[in-house]
Amino acid sequence: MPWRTGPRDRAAGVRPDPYRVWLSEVMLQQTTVAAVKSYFLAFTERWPTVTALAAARDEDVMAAWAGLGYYARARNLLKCARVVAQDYGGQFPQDHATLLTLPGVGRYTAAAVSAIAFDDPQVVVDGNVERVMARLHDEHTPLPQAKPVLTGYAAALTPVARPGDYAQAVMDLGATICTPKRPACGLCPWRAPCAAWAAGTMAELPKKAPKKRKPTRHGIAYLARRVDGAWLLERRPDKGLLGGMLGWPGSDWSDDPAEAPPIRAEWRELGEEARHTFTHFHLRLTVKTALVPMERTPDRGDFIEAPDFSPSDLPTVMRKAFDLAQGSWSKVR
DNA sequence: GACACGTGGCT
DNA sequence: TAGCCAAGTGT
Repeated sequence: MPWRTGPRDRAAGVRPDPYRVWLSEVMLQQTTVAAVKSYFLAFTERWPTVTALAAARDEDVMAAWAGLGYYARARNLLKCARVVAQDYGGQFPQDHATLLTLPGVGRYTAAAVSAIAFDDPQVVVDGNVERVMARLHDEHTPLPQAKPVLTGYAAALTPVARPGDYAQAVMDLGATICTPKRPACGLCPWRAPCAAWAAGTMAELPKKAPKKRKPTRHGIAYLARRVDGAWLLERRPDKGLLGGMLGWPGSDWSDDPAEAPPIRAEWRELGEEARHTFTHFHLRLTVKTALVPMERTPDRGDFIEAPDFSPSDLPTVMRKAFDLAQGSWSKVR
């Protein structure tokens, strides 16, 4: 993984760069390694230091984060970079309690940065560690109730020597061997002391509270293209779903959304809805398209010149609407 | 403690 | 296809 340093680096006395550790940990929050890799490389290439990131324009960072999800992370990432640049002289604070005060840095990330970047033996507990501890101790109390107990188990194992390597090793164990389904116990270095292995309960741990089912909401997205090729887009407010991201103007998302065209035009409805699932609801998005003349002024949103817009700047749900419209327009042609 | 907050891959 | 799941944080 591009954010890891190797044994040769450390033998030469090289410590991991706190900026890269922090950036990777924020990207990895609730997100898979496979999804993070290309984003991490793009960010570090474009903004090699926290000072460089702090100087970036908001819209550039949001566009670079587009597709990775949980966009509050990107807003907090920028806030945090600016705090580090302005209040800490561009150097990440090494103190765990101070790290915890930074925007977007919670218990997990503060502990991970402390251990990995600063060799400070803080207790790193993520979903992997919870699963490994639940199995190691055959803990049947469901999450999130079991969290304090599992954290206690993790604390008892955290070593003073090489806490960063230890934390990453346990997370790697959880990610590759002690997996949620069908754990590879035959390969596990901790099989002998594992209480769940002894009891045969490893596949059913950790227990979790049952999930609530997701309701389905509906919405309308309006994709207007000006005759010169410019696109009508809108910056979403910082708070709430997809906060700070670019999107197509649209209706609210509800049981029965009202029409909300952002500009006077002959709107054509596509035959297919864009479907997307968020954390807590399913969305079926009706897509309407229109071609509008040069002189007409939108009620909402702004026209962005074609060369200044890339669909990769959009959150995935908005890109799905775009993709559907592309298909329909090419069919007409 | 409960809930809001994305996305893509896997089963 | 639909549900589950991933290196969480903020409110």
